[in-house]
Amino acid sequence: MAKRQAILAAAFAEFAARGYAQTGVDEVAAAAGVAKATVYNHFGGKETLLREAITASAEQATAKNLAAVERLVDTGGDLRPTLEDVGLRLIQCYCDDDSWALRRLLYAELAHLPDLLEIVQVQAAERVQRALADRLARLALAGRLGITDPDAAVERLSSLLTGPLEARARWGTRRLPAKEMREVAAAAVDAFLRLYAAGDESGPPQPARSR
Amino acid sequence: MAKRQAILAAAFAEFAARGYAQTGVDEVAAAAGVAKATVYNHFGGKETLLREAITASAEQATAKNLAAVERLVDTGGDLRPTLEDVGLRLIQCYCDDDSWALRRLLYAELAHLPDLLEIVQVQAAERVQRALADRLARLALAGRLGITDPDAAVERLSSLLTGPLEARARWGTRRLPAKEMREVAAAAVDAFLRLYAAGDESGPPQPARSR
DNA sequence: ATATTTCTAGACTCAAGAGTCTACTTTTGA
DNA sequence: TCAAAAGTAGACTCTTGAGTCTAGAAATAT
Repeated sequence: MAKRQAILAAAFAEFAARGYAQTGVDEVAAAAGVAKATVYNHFGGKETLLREAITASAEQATAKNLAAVERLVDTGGDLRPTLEDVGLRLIQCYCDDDSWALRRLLYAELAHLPDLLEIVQVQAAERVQRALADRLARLALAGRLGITDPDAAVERLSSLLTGPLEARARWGTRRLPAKEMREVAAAAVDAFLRLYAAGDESGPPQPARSR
Repeated sequence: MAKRQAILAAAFAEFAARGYAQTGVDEVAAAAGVAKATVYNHFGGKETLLREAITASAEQATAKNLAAVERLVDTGGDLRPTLEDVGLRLIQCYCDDDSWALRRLLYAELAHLPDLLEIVQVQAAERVQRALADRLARLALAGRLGITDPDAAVERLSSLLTGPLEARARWGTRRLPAKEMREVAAAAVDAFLRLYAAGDESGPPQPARSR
């Protein structure tokens, strides 16, 4: 039923805007254009509502991220523009309002809903990381990148892409201009390509040494 | 008065453990070994209590971070071990239980307390970034690093250091083993040194190009 | 059409928790 | 030593909001 979707969407929006504890079920129902009893019919309680709203939102976010990663294909030409395009798209996903809201809710409610971490960590974050690692591995195998450990490379690339965003976007309270996103993507890809240039056998970053 | 400190410490601990909305002033008072009225005498209300608890915690965290940055001095020998030491200390700060709790509370309550962002962003994060940029600038001037834009270099170094931590520490629900912290520090410093090797004039990462 | 399910509006119960007040005790300081 | 200030226990008020219930109005199926 469409009501269910409306309730989930409204719940996510309201919880994101004012916080879980500060939002009444009445308000969610009103925002969804639905009676309070209907919410209870569908979800049984406020906590389940939050759980399902977060799960649904995480799935949407994951889908967008995976779509971005999918564009990382070897066109035969220079890798840089392709990587910048994918990087920019991943940054856009990360900076999406819903995405910030999702992270806020997750951080906030991690204490009472530890099982949500499982869902988001394994079903969302790790899946995207794996997909990206797969793509990088293919490029490495084709001799386009000097990568020996794709997982380490993904960790580096992700860090360079998303690391600057928290401060620049002021933890989601400031909307990043498109130009700034492009700069961050370009800078990250530039660093990444320096680190993993094709045929760079000067010592592809293993965990340095164990000493 | 020592009571004030006890209340602040208890408030931070309780809020961090169960969340702001889920924690009663009664509980904070009990945890601090103090009567509820005393809490109201000192802070006037629950919201002020949260505000001051977060501010105090942020100050402590900042002090620790600055102490770590202070160790970044030119000993004349190889830079790598010094950077790894500082990097590891910064990672330890980031992974501190209080530090995770602080980020959780901030994320969670950003919506109602937007002024807190100012405090934490400007007084804490930016101060540490600036201090680190200063140190890197000195090393660059001494010819030990090939840095032209210290702010960009700090952004890179911070990203490489802390980027991997969210996933690895499962958003603060998993305690990172010391060995893993050392690995992350070593990997980050290794990448950083590749990007900013002394005398590397092959094109110190400007924002790539604007096109 | 008509029977069954779902939805609606809104009144209602009940528990939790913020903040106040009072009467009493301890600490502090001159 | 003794008065002012600060702290304590705990009862008390009052608001808010979760969850329930009822009677009636759509929607859906047979």
